[in-house]
Amino acid sequence: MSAPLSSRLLRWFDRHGRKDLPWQQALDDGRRDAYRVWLSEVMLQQTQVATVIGYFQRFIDALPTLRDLAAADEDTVLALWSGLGYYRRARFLHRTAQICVEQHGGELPRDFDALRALPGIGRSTAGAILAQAHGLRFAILDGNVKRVLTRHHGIHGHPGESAVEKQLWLHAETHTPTSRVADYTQAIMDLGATLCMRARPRCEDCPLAGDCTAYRNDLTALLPNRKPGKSIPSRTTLMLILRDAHGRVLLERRGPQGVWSGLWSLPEAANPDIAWRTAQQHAQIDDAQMLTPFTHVFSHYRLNIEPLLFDRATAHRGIADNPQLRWCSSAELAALGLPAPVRTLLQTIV
DNA sequence: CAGGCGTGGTG
DNA sequence: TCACCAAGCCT
Repeated sequence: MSAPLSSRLLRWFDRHGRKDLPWQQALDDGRRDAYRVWLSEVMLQQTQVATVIGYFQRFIDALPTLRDLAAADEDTVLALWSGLGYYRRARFLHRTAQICVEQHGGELPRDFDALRALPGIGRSTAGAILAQAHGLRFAILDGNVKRVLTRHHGIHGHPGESAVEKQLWLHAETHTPTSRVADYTQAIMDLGATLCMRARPRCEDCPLAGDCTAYRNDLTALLPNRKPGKSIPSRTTLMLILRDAHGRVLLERRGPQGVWSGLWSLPEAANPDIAWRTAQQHAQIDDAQMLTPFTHVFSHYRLNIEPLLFDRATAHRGIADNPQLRWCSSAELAALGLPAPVRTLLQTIV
């Protein structure tokens, strides 16, 4: 009979785990700043470590405490998030910080249910915060853990299925030890990220290979089962670049629903007629130039973007009255949250 | 509960 | 080039 999974994992973690990630920095009492843990956990939702590190550093430099975040304006928060994607995370983060200031004395609650009730904090993120920051025994179940446990226990059916997920949570709870919970939580994620990867897992180096169902039955390539693929639709939009004589560009803030919610983007139109009409509402224009179209892919559809440049536009008076519209110099763009392809597009036309 | 919600890397 | 993937949560 081999040692418990958690013991083997922790022994492996002591030698090979990642202990110098920017959000792992310990406080004087050996624990971690819950604000940093929370921020990192939210950034890491559906996002890999390598992508997050730079964003995390910049965010912490700009807003070092939860109270700083709560007091910041939304543009600042979205600018710091710009390029990370899933922007609802940033808006929830901001709102949660404000709730913590108003209702929890400026700190994240240490109670699981209270934590979970906050916007953007689900079961796994709540568990991660309590385990990592306070050493409390709560399980997590992110993509890494799902992959490790699916293989270890030989669980078929894709992990999105509720029955499978239920089973995985049960295993996750069972394996979570009563001591060194923070390290264990980090260890199982590290194992998933560095050894038990989706493609070509390094089973020969894995401390859990001895009783891994997938390894023993040569099923690592099949587990976890893939989601049945679905083809995604295509959409097309015209993006209007109105540029004045000073090189400033007209931006429009997107609404609270849908993709890129709350971000500053370009005015859009479904066809050239509407594009012209829209452009004329905002400025006096003479000609339009079609720029090279390109495609931006989301998780659920692909967007064909056809940029239309209205150069030497002259803004109508009164535009400044609309808070959802603004003419921006290229320098000002840095302080705003822009969708990644829009930022790229605007940089290419300088 | 299925689908909305980003982006960059990879084979 | 393109389909798939990577530390989920909300409605």
